[in-house]
Amino acid sequence: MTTSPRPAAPPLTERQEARRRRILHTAAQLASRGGFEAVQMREVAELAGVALGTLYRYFPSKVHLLVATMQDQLQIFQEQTRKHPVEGEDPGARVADTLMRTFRGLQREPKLAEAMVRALTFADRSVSAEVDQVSRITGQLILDAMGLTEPPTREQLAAVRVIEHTWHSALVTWLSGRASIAQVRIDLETACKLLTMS
Amino acid sequence: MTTSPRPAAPPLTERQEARRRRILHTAAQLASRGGFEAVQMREVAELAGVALGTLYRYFPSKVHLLVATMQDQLQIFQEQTRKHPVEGEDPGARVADTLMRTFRGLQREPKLAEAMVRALTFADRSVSAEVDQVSRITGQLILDAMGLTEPPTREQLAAVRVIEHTWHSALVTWLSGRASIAQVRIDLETACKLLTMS
DNA sequence: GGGTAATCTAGAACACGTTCCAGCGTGGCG
DNA sequence: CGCCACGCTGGAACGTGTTCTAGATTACCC
Repeated sequence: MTTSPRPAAPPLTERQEARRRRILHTAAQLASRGGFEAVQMREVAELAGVALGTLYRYFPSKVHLLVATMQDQLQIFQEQTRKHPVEGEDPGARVADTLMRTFRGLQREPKLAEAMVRALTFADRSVSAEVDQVSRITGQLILDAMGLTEPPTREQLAAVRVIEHTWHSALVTWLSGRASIAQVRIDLETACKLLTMS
Repeated sequence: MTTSPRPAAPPLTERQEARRRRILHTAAQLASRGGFEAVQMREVAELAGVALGTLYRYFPSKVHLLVATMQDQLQIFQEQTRKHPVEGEDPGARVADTLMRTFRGLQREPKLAEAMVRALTFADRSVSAEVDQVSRITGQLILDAMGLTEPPTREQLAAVRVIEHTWHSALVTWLSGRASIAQVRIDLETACKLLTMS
């Protein structure tokens, strides 16, 4: 385990960091315009000004690239939410509101959201570490919104998991046009009831 | 709306019905052996004894094909469950047990499950009708397990939705190796608490 | 049974994700 | 300064999902 498949990210030079950002930015831009299928590896490479091989050195697949994009976006949401937490008495309501706010953030760029979420759910085991990272950020977002003063109980953690499942699946359902935003809100609120009951 | 994109399925001849079954059977067989990526359209066509163009006439994409396979499998589970419903007093526990039984059914062919679920979550809007059908069967499975004597209340329906989200997302999480079966059970049981609380 | 429209077949062709390779540039070390 | 290791480049090449076409077969109606 000391030599894991992800060998503790050798530190990137400045130029490399810049390349990585350029690639991520390009991917997000293409995704915003045309969704998952519009993110074409050749085009990402060209617009980001790197060779195709280099793109694949940084992100070993299209799915890796888009999951990394999701990480990026989620982290931005998380920072914003930490700066401006939602108000309210009830923890369940705060969680639901926080997730709905994030949801509306994704809604602003629906094609981008589609691309990222498709990648996330299509990811196979080779991407599980990155997907897990996304899951961890989401869970933290929820825990932050709960505003706990002491470590969460076992029941609370269980509820958080179900809320996360609901969030994720509701997102997919909305993106495929099978549920309205109102319905997503209801689903999230329903799941959040688990918090006030445990 | 009278001439919808799916024009009320023109009745298939016997030969056509047989072809369809051969295709579905072949797809399931290949998926069982090697999962999503092992279901290759050329190979499905060849093994099922139809031309590639014909395969695409029956199922307009690989995702359509695998979602149809999922419909097939789910219906089989549903019939089995109706013949042998789970025992128990508590509706929530019955639902959780029923879903876990279905889960174990999928576990018996993990590669097949992977293929079907990947297709399901990767599906875009062009497959939403078929995905919706899968969702309807799953919801019915849950409602059956609840063993209602009168129509479900609004709260119960909301709970069913969250349970369905949880089921679906937990399945994805398990398939990508990020959650154990025990964890899936806990998540389902947590979600099912919503039933006994509404 | 004949005619016709729909369906099926074989196979080429195309698109895009992914892999691979040969050569160039660059940064660090003797 | 020369050299080496490594990353980057441009581009070819491959695999698989998907589309298309020309001709054979089938189903159905008179």
